[in-house]
Amino acid sequence: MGRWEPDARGRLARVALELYAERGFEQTTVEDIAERAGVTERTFFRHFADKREVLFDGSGTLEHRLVDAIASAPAGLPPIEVIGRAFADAGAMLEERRDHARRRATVIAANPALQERELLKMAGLGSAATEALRARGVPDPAAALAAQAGVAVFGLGFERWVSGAPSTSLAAAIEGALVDLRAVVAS
Amino acid sequence: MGRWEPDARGRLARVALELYAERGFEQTTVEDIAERAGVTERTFFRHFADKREVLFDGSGTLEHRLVDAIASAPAGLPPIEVIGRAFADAGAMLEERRDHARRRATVIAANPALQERELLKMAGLGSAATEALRARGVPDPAAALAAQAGVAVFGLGFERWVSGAPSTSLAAAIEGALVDLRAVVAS
DNA sequence: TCAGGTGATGTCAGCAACTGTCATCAGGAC
DNA sequence: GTCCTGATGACAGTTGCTGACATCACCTGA
Repeated sequence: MGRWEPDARGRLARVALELYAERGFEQTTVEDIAERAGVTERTFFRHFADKREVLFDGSGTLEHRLVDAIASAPAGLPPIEVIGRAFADAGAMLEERRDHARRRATVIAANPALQERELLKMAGLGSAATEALRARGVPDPAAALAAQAGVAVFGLGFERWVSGAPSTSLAAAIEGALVDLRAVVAS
Repeated sequence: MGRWEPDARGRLARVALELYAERGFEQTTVEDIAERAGVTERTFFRHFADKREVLFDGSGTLEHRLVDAIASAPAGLPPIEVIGRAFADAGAMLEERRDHARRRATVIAANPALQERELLKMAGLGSAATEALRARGVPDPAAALAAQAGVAVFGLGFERWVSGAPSTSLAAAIEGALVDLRAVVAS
């Protein structure tokens, strides 16, 4: 243990979501967050690059899991299938935290600056997926297009999952969204 | 005419792209831009919401044209076809300014903060397209998925257009990208 | 056991993005 | 000619974010 309460980072992330939900993102200053978390503003910026990033701490883990799932998918599977399964698998990370995911999504939906960051993270997910597909030998532009289709399908699946009945799984919602995409693009 | 040089807005936009290209986005202050354009910093912020927005002045027009193209597409055309044609049509706006588009794309590619904004604009294009499709009677989730497919296809087409031979048209590149997407999703 | 290294934090000064407010001034309407 | 309007200037203030240096609990090795 350090000389202060442990897990300053975790506290900052929790407090930030709390305050963004209470007063809104713009009405919350970094000083507010730091104060409630019991640290200084400077410490906030040591843990998070900026005021938005504090809501996206788990995105690295998600990306890692996505890439792993793509790499370990059965050989010979069509790229779009690989992508569908990989996003469904990575999404399993969120299954147990549906409530947290919903609160977070609500905060993000309320602010364009946060939507920007989310879009950037999703694009990052897409780039990582593209690379992982290329590593499997999938040529361009199939790799990039399949990855982007995966991002879109993940987004739709996530929306349905957080706003739907608690019983349905995110994985199932993603697979369902892929079916819908096939229908639309094929027509 | 006002009491100052006319078209302060246009001058600011041109100068900003110039400086972002010369020194980079972060190394350019709003004061730099305002000074070279012959106005004050305050005037910059009267014309553009923030330092990034100055690069996205035409996005409203593009969105408008896209929506019009969707609304006026032949009845009975499958949504994905409507979208493909509409994005190709809207893209025609850029055809004559390929060089400008390339310079702009280079600047954006060099800075994550600008990429964020571009992603937000693209997402806005997607939302507008979704709405326009719904207005034609296309149900969900087909409307949203077709629109997002359009955004992806536009992005790939644009990339190929700016980096390819000057002879190929953006519209053709977009149509080509849609063909590729079909192949990937159908497999 | 203690000297020094290490990592996380505090403190403080400072820049630049952005906003609110009020003053200024050319041109058009009446 | 007076009033109104729209665009701009001037200026003060808040906040996000960074750099530089100090502090201090803990660990490590002699």
